[in-house]
Amino acid sequence: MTTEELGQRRPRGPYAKSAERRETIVAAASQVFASHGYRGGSFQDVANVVGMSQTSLLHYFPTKRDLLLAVLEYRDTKLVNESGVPLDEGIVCEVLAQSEYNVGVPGLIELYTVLASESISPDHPGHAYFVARFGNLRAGYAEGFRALASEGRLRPGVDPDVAAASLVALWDGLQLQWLMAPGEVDVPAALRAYFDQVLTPTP
Amino acid sequence: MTTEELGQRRPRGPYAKSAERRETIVAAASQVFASHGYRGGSFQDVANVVGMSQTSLLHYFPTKRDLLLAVLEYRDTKLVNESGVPLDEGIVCEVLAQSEYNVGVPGLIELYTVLASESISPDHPGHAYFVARFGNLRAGYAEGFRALASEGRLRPGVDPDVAAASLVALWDGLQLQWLMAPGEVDVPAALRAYFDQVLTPTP
DNA sequence: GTCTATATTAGGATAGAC
DNA sequence: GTCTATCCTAATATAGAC
Repeated sequence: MTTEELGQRRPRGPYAKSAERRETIVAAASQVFASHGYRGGSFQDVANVVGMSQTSLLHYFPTKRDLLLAVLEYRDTKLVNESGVPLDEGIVCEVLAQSEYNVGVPGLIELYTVLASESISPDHPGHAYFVARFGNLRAGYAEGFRALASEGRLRPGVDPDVAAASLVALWDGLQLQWLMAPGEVDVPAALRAYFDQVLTPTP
Repeated sequence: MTTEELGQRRPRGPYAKSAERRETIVAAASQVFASHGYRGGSFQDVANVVGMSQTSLLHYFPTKRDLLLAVLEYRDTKLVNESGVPLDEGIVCEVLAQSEYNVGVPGLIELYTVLASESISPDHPGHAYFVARFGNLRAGYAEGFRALASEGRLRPGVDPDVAAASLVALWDGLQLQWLMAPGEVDVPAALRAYFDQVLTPTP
C-alpha cells in the first residue's frame, strides 16, 4: 500500500503532514550536505535547521544513508529543471537553459559538486547514483550530438561520444571553478563557446 | 635556522631520518585522503598505513590541518610532473603529457579531485590553496593560448581566457568521470580533441 | 621520538516515556 | 510523532613515562 493510495482516503490527514515534514527535512539536509558534504554534515546540523531534535529525524530516515538517498532523489525531482532525455528542443537550448537556471538556485551546484566527488569512493552511499548519472548523461548527450550530426551541424572530426563526455566534464569543471571564485567564471558563456567550436553556425 | 642549514653540518644525522619519516607519513596521508577525503580520513588510518601509533604522528604534524597542507605541498613538489608555468614547449604538449602521466600514478587524480571539491567550503583548510591554484592555472593557460594566438594558431572567435578556464574545467571533469568509470573515458584523447577544435591544424 | 593512557568532543543509533 | 536519556564508537588532541 503506497502513500498515494492512503492519501486518496485521507487527503489532508496525518499522512499529508508527514510527507510535508519529510520534505522539510530533506530540504534542510540538502543545505547541510551542500555546505559540508555527506561525511561532514551531521544529523544534528539538519535538526538545527528544521528545529527538531536529532532523534526525531530518525523517525523519518532510520539511517544517514537513507537521508542522503532521499536528498539525491529530491534533487532530481524538485530542485532540478531537467526534462528527462535532452532531445526535444535540441541539446544546445537544453544545456544552456539548465546551466543558467542552476547558477540561480543557491546551493544546487554546490550540492551536486560536493556529493559527486565524495561519491568517487565505491563504499560511499551515493556512488551507484553518480556512476549511473554520469552514464546516463553521456548517453543522452551523445544522442543529442548524433541528432545534430544527422542535420550536418557537427563540425568535421567531432565524435559525438567524445563530445558528450566532454560537455559533461566541461560543465562540471566550470561549476567547480565558479564555486571557488564566482565572478571569475561564466558557466553558460563558456558552454556556449564550446558549442560554437563543435557545431557549425546556424544560418 | 632551516633544516637545510642543519643538514649541511649533519648530513646523515637524526634530522635526515626525521625528514624521511615525515615524507613517509605524508605519502601515507596522501593515500588516505585520496580514498576518504580530508574529513573522512583519520590520523588512525594514516598511522595504520605507516605502522605507527596515532599519537606518534602528532609529533610531526601537531594538527590534522598541518598534515593536509603538507600533503598539498607534497603533491606539487613530489607527485606531480608540473614544470611551472606551461609555456616553454607550448601548452598542448605540456597538457597532454601531464594528463597521460596523471592516469599512471595511482591515487594522484583521486587525491586532487576529492580534495578540490571538499575545499569548496571556505572554512576547509585546503580552500585557499585551491582558489589560488585554479587562478594560477587559468592565468598560465591563458598565457599559453595567447602565445598560440600570436602565431595565428587560434581559431577565429576563440577567447584565450575562456579557453583557459574551459581547458582546466574539461580536464577536471574528465578526470572525475574517469574515476567513476575508468574505461568509459579517455582523458588525454578528449583533451586532444578539444585542442583540435580550438586550434588550427599544424601544417 | 615513540609509546600508553586518557581527556574531550561529537556522531550515529537505540529504548522507551509521553 | 516527538522528545529525553543513553549507548557505543570513533576522532582529535594532551600528558607524561620510557
